Formats: sequence, structure tokens, C-alpha cells
Amino acid sequence: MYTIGQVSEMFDLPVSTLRFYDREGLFPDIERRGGIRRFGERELEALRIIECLKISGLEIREIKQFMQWCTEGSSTYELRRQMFEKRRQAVEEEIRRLQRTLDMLNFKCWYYDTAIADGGEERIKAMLPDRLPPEIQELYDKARGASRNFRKLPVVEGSAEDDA
Amino acid sequence: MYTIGQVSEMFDLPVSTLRFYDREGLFPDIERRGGIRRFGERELEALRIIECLKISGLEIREIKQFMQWCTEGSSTYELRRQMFEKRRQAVEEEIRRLQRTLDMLNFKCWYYDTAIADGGEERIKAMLPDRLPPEIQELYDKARGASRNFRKLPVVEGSAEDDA
DNA sequence: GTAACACCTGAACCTGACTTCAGGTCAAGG
DNA sequence: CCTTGACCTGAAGTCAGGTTCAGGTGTTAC
Repeated sequence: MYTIGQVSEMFDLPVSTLRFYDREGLFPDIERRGGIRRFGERELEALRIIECLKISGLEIREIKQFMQWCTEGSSTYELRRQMFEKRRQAVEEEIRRLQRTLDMLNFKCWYYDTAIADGGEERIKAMLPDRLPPEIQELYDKARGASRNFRKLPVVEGSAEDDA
Repeated sequence: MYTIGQVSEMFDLPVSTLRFYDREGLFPDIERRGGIRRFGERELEALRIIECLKISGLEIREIKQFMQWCTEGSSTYELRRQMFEKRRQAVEEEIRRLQRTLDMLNFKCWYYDTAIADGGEERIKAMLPDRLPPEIQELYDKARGASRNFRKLPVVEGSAEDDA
């Protein structure tokens, strides 16, 4: 059994954050002795899960819901499973998003490396839409595929290109 | 040249957000005609970069800094390159973090699948620290390796284990 | 000529996740 | 005794990133 100060050190979280989590209901049945919180293995495991669920993009309110389910025994296994399943999908999607972002960043790194070597952006800009070196072209296309906002432009109607 | 409403549709961003970005200095030299903003290719490219930098974890204030550099010509190439380099590293790190989180989530999915199949957690808990099925054990260990907070526990001193 | 629209502004408001503050309890040490 | 340190509380404050609001302009459509 640990005090809030010890747990704060173990998890490298401010004491104020642990108290805040408690207030928000993230340690539903935490034991107390003379008003003082006593963190047991259950609460440490809760903290590991909190970290994981936070990274996965869950809000405190939903983490609280999960902790609540945990106190309700086997009747909520299915709900808990579904929530982890959803989180898994969300994290997989987020990883894909970050990988597309990485393509963009790698393209930009190449862009500025080249601009610095050239002393200007003119040469790059001349190759720009589709005449880049092959492996750079690939990054560029993948990165653009990500945020494809060109498809949303008016295709036939005027309203663009009418002056410089 | 596009109006704020057209850009809002293209990028699927509320008009209020575009105005907010402008207020925050993310379109440093945006053209105006009679007070009305006119978004050109420069601003569209800015928006693509904003999206990317936001995903990479940059704050608005730092994105503004970048946009500022862009108006300052070739003297800031090096700064811009360094910023993209840092973002790349940050995103790579974030992907690793999410992958560890994914290990944890996959473990938890297995956990609840098994608990549901078994009708209880007892059998799983009995295998818990190191007697899990091999591929599950791997997930479990990888996920724990991530948030290794046990190393921080007092190793010799008492203060734990003193009651139930 | 007046209504409907799309645009504009500054200021206030909102949400999530904490953090800080003011004031209080309790046990151990000098 | 009385100070120090670790704990406690409720309430208020902070910060980022938007969103909403109230009030105003300018162009087009009937």
C-alpha cells in the first residue's frame, strides 16, 4: 500500500493530478485511513490503464466509465471488451495518420535540404507537381493523398482563376 | 483566389476557425479586397502545412513562427529545416508510443475475450505475471516495458506490504 | 427598397485537463 | 510547545484551441 506521494514518484505524476483523478472518479473504491488515500495494486493497475487510455485519445469522463464498469464485475466484460476494441481501432487509425504526416515531414526535410543546397527554391518549384525525383515524388504524393482537399474544389463553375 | 467560405468547404474547417487562424497570424500576408480575405495558393499551402504541423504536435504559436519565417525568404531556410527535422523526430517517437499502447490494447482485448469465454478472470490472473500464452506474453511484456513504474518503487525500505 | 447572404469585427464564452491557492489536520523531531 | 512535512479540502485560476455573439457592411435577387 502506497501514499499519494509515493505513487506520484513512481508514476512521475504530480500529486495534484492524482487527487484530480480521484475527484473525477478514476479510483472508484480507493481505501482511506483517517482521510488519507491508500493506493493498492488495484489503483496502480488503474493508473497504467489510465495512461494507456489517455494516449489512445479517451477523455477522463470515459475512463471513469470504464473504471465504473470494473467495479461491476463480469456483467460488464462485454462492454469493456468493446471499448478496448474501439480504442485499438482508433489508435491504428491515428498511427496511419501520423505515418502520412511523416511522409509530409520527410518531403519538407528534403525540400529544405535541397533549397539550402541550391540557395533557393526555384529549381524545386519547377519540378513541383509531378517531376520530382522518384522517391521524393512518392512521399509528396502520399502526403497529398492524405489531405485531399482539391477534390472539393468547384469542378466546372467559375469563381476561381479570375485574376492574379 | 477563394473566399473564406470556399476554403472552409475545401478543407472542411469552420469559417470561425479560419478567421481564428488569421487572427493568430497563420496567414501573414493574406490579401484583402474591401476588407474581405482572398485566399490564394499560398494560403492553401499554409493550411496543408498547418494541418500537418498540428498533427505533429506543434502549437499555434510555433506554427505562426514558421509562417513568419516563410515571409523572410532564404535567410530562414535553415531554421525551417530544423523545425521539420524536429517534428519528424517527435512524430516518430509518438508512433512508437502509440505502438506500445497498441500492444497494451491488444493484450486487453485478448484478456476480455478470454474472460468472456471463461466466464471469469481467475484463470487469466493465475497465469498473470509470466505464464501467459507465448504471443500474449510478448504483448504484455512489451506493454509493461513501456510504462515501467515498478523500477521506481523503494527496493529495500519498508512502507509496503504491511497489511491487507 | 428591402430581404437574404456572405462577409467583417471585437469581445465574451466554452471545454478539457490540470494547477494553484487558502486554509486545515495530524505525526514526528528538537 | 511548536515547527516541519506530508497529507487533506473546495474553490478558483490557467491555458490551448476554438466557438458564439452582437452588431455592422456590401452585393445580389425579387
